[in-house]
Amino acid sequence: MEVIQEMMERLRSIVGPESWDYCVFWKPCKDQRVIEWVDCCCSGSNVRHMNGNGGEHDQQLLFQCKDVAFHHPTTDACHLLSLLPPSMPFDSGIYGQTMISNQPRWLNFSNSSDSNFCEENLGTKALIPVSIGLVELFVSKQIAEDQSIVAFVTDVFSKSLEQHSMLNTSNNVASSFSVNMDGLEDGESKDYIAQVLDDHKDPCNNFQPPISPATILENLNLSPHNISDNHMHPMNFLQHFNYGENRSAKNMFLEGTREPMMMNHDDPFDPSLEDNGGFDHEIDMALQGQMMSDSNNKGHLMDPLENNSKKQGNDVNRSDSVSDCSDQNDDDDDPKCRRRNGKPQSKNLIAERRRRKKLNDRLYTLRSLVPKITKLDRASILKDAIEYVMELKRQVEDLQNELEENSDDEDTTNNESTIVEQEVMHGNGSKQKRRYSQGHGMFMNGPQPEAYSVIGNNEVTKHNPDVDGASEKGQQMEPQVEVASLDGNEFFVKVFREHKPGGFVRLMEAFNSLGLEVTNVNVTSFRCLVLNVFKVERKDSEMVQADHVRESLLEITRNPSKGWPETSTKASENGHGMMDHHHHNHNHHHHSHLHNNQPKPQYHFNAMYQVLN
Amino acid sequence: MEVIQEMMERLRSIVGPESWDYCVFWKPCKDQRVIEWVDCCCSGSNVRHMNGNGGEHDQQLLFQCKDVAFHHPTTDACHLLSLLPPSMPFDSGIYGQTMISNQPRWLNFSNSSDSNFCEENLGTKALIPVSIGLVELFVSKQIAEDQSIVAFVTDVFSKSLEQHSMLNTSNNVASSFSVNMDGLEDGESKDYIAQVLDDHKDPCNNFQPPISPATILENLNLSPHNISDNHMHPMNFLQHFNYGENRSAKNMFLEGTREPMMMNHDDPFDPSLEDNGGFDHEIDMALQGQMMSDSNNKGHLMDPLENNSKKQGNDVNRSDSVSDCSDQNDDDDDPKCRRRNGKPQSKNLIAERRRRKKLNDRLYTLRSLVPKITKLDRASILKDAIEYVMELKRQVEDLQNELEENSDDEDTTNNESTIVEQEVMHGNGSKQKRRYSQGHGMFMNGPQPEAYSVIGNNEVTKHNPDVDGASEKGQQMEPQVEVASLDGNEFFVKVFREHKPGGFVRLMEAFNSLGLEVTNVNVTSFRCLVLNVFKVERKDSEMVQADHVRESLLEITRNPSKGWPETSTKASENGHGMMDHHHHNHNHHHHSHLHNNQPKPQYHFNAMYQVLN
DNA sequence: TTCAACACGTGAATC
DNA sequence: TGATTCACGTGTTGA
Repeated sequence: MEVIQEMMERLRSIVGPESWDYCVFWKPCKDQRVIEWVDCCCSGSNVRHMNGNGGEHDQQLLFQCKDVAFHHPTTDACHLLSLLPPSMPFDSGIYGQTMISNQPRWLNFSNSSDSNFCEENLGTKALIPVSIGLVELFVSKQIAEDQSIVAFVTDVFSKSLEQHSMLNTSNNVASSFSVNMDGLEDGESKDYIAQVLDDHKDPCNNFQPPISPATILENLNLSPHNISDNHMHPMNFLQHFNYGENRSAKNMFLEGTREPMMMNHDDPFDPSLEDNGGFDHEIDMALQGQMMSDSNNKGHLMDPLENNSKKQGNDVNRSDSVSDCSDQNDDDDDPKCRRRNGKPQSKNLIAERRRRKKLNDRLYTLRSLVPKITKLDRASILKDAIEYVMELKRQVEDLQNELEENSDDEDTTNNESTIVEQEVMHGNGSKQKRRYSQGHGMFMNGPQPEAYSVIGNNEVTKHNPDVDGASEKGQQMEPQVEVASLDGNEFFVKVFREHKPGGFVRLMEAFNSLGLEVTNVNVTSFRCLVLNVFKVERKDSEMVQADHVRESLLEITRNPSKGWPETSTKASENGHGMMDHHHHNHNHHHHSHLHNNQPKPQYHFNAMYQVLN
Repeated sequence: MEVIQEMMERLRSIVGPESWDYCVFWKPCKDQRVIEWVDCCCSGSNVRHMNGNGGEHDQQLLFQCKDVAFHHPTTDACHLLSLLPPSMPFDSGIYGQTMISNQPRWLNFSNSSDSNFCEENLGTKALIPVSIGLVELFVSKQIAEDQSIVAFVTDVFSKSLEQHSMLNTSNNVASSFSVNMDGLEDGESKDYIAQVLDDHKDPCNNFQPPISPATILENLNLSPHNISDNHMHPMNFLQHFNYGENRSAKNMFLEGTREPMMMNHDDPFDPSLEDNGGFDHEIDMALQGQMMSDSNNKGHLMDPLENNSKKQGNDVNRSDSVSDCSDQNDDDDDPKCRRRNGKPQSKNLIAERRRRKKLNDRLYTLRSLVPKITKLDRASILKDAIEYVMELKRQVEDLQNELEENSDDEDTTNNESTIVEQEVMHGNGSKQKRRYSQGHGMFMNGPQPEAYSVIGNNEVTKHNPDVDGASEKGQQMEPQVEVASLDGNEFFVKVFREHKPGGFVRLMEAFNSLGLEVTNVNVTSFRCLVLNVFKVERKDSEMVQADHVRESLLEITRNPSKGWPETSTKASENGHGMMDHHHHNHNHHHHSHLHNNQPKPQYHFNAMYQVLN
């Protein structure tokens, strides 16, 4: 982990009193479920917009800043830092999303729009996915998007990673490449870190000086603490560069920012955008022309720089026009220079570059999705992906089986059968059966050991009806149901009944099936007698007769084996069907009765049901 | 499907009285779950080793052979054919495995070793994966591995597919490339069909005559009904070829057999085997020398054959040594001919070919795993794979959540809180957490994905309490609890709270742990706010202070991660004890605090709880 | 030195 | 016809 610390030390240059408040490096956990706080650096500066309760300074002596590597006075930044959790779920939240999308996020938390963020976070937060995790930057003021920061951060990580050759030693860390989904549709490439790491090895990038781009950035006064209050255009930095004189810096910059943050292609850099992958394509074109003139001037510099350039090539794709003429020593018949005859070959060349890039990006994206990565070469990426897909398929199947069993058990004990089985046609066409059992829970009580059997073909009957012994007392009362119509839409329903398992749930379902929403329920019990008072409301425009409601509920309470009257077949058939298709293939054997239309099957029911949790 | 029939007609040449008994083409179903019987051809011959019950001939008039295209007397082969199921599961069995592995299998069923196969299958079965399915050959005698059969079958299919250009018209069929898992570990390439199909397009394969290799095979008396009783060495066919005169046949053969069946590298063809992918490498090498001499003789033939060779190139990889000198018109500085200077370049070339092949194979294998294939190009393969992986991940997560929810709901009803969380280490090392809630937790309900962690050693705590979004509405209300003491034994308790999953249950538990019996409960909800009015009664003689009750409930509602203050052990024990006899068998990780003894722990609690069923 | 892996440019094919 | 895709051979790394 010392490489992380080193990176953090490098990143320390961008935290400070006039810069970012803190910088945190998060790492996805091995199981991909949480991301963990790994390291941080703290500015040690006072935070301006701290609208807290004013007691922070009291705690200066109480807690130690998480940034232990750098001794500094405890400030609000330290406090904010301490508020960050040690880990957070990967699947939810902006952190995980950022890591998944592999797109840097620039979050401006103002008072207006950050309802879901606590006001302590007022300010600007930059989440920058890097190859092995996520870098979080925060400053308590509003800062406009600054892609040079992104470039810097990503570059620091890629450089450090390269120098430590972590890619070859630690698969676990290297495997957590971030994900690029947005780049799938368009031909854009996002995983520039991998690209950078790849391109480092390119030998043709002859004009890269051996100093690190970060150094260049700082030398060029592009240090990230240039973040100021003026909202810089993201491409502003580009104008700082002299293309003809410092190609490496330019290439570095382009490499770092070529992946547009938030995909803002509307920069004035080049108006001739293509629909697809146009951004780097245009840069390609721009550089192409640039290189062509440069090659005339600097082609002779190739040889002396050739040795040094090996580790510094930041973006060979952008600069290989240079290498075009750089390795032209042999003859001019070389097809690379044939572009002088025209552009057909050159077009093809560029298109091929684009294609390769796209393929690489997707390959890396794919790799980023696979948790276990054995090796980093292409073949292994594919192999791991294949295995992972198989594994995932297996898991899905297992889980479906398990779920089915679970539901079956539930049905058996539940004697209550509102189960919605629905086909979900997912985006990729894989049919997926999900079963939402919605009568569950809460309402089924425990020990009813599989006392059900199928009689006839759709009748589920209970064999030992006395579960709690209440009905043995000879009560055997006739249920009483009263329905009072308050107005056209509301009813008071009183049900006085003998307690039977599942009776309450059946009542709820009956209401549901009658198009009635339960807004209030009162449950009173004495011995085995139960009084339920419901206040129900008609959900929709269908007319519901009060006596119809009463009849239905009476039938329900009288006859525990049935569902509500007119839909009893559904219920019992359900019970039967569940046991029937226990281990069948998922995608087949869909029971048609499960697709019967039942008005809004679960929403209102669940509303009340959830309240009872 | 007429292309299938055509292929089957071609394959008919290898079934017959002295050859294979039958040939069946299986096709994977679209959902990748089963493989289906598609077509067959039957030898119509009597099977020799039929050790059946002797009644087969009685059925000659009863059933029609599945091979309806060819009128023939019903024989044992027809009978065997009829015994094949119309479909079989893809995931299990040798058929699916073969299709997955994309390795031809040669199964010799003798009396000794085929315990898992019925004795009717005594004989030899060859399973040959082809691009769009699997070809099964069977003969009721022991036949040694014959790779020419494999070559023939695969070639028939690739040829027919190519001629019908199925790859471009029917994505579904073409997408069902078989899977090569075994080839993942070694650097070998198995999906030679794709390779063949690819190589067909290669223009450099100049020496391929326009006749199909199958024709060549037959002309050379290499028809697969050469299978005889003598155990031929798989390489015997090779000796029939005259390398210098009929390269195409040789190449075809090598193409078909280059992927070693069963990876038997121990043939005497070339002892200099490499560890990995050495087989085709060695063939490469062998052909290399062959081609080099040939190129001197036949280099001039290149031009006239160039047009015809495009569709006939069976293995350009093997013959491109020819093409090396075939396109040497321009200059001898061409690096392909630089191998005359030595073999470093040639080695690289071959290795590169191998690498490409491996990559392609895996790419196709990956594609074969993805159900929805948009396009057939590489980028789309990757894109589809990426989307599919994401989809699968999502599915797995959903299913797990659902399962958890299911269990939790069950728990809610069951009032027992033994949660078993176990790490399942799957095959590929991806850790998968599954939670088997078996007694079920009362205390955790609703969708709370992975929000639990063990504190201390037996306390289950919830980390992110607001999951269902109820608390995101900005309500964040402080719960209000009022306790009114009616007389010495009865209380009215009003709890106005924000709905949180499990809140109601916790309240019930709190009452229980306080020694209070709930005799009446009213639940009213509006939006995410819940009003509970309880009428509770003191169960026993212990004195309960009203403010104590209030404090406890406040704490409960305020802090959903906690149990009730001082009596958490009691209540949770209740939950456990109630279901104790129910699912006794699978409670492993009972938390120790659940086993405390408490006098009459649950009866009153259960009364109210059961009423809600 | 060898070898595997890779990016690259190129010709060809396909649409 | 122009765009796109592909296989191929090559040079160049690092191991």
